[in-house]
Amino acid sequence: MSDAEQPRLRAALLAWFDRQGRDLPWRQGPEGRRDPYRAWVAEVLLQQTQVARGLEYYHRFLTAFPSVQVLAAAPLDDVLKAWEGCGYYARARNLHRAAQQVTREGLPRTHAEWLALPGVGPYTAAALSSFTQNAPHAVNDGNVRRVLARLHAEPAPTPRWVQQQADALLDPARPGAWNEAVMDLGATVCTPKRPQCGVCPLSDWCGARASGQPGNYPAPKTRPAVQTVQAVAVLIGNAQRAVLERRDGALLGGLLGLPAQPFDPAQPGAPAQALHELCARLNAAPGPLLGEVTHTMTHRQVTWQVYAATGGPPLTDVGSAALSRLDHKALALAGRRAQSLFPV
DNA sequence: AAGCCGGGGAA
DNA sequence: TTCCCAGGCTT
Repeated sequence: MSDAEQPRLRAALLAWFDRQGRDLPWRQGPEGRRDPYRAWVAEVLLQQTQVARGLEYYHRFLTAFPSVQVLAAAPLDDVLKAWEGCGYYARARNLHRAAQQVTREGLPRTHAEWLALPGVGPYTAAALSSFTQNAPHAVNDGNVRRVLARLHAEPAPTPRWVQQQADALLDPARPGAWNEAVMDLGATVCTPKRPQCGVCPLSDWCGARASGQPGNYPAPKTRPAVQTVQAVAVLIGNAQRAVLERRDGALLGGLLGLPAQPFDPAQPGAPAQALHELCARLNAAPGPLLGEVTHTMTHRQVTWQVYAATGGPPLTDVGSAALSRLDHKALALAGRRAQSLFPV
């Protein structure tokens, strides 16, 4: 759009936002002066997580950790338990570590100070500095990317392009409200499929709408194929108390889970050998096959053959441990009759 | 720049 | 099924 149109476009979106914007619990308080801790928790929870789901965890998390001091003093296991089921658990680990940093150095006062915290990247730093201090930093998230790609009929927006467009369009008079307005528009009107152009305050300026195929912008991202992974896991104990191990590394790192050992499905006898190696490591005795569980994540599909076993390390209370969905599925096999290898 | 990291909702 | 979600970190 022309520069002369920019004030009208901004006014149209902000008027829509003031009337139709979402009423969300982390938006309490004066515009641009939100409570930093609550806004921070919300932004981290909402990274790659839909608002409807973030709401549930926001209440759960703030009940458990009402202040940054309480969060910093809590054991990491308690933080992960509150995060259980929400995914991307590095967010919880980073938030906990950042809370301890904040109790020493104080809450961030600038965009750069937010950016210095672990788990706070370009999006979150722009969001928090604009929401808590009305700092003129434009957010760049999935909603912003889609809204701007459509406004300019750009089928393949690069991150750099999106940021430049967002910076140029940001309303310097109300940075926090502007950022929320663009995201609300993307989440409720300018949706990925079947955008509701009939009620969009920006439709007069929208190149994608003018094209007649607004849903074509931006083009879908190409995603890597889902990798399949197979492993044997052992269930020692029952659904209430079982042998659990701490997972390390990137995948589900920090969570507890059943001892497991991957194997190559192309190799004959690999499952039996994996079970043998796993039990030898645990000093446990293998029992019957309890069943098979499959769990699909964004980038991989994991299948476990779950065996009962006896012996091994001490049992852990399952209820107070943070586990992945996969481990909960495997634990649900406890108490069931061993599955026959030769079903009738 | 490209991979990796969870789990679930919408169409 | 496919695509996406108030992204960040690592390589």
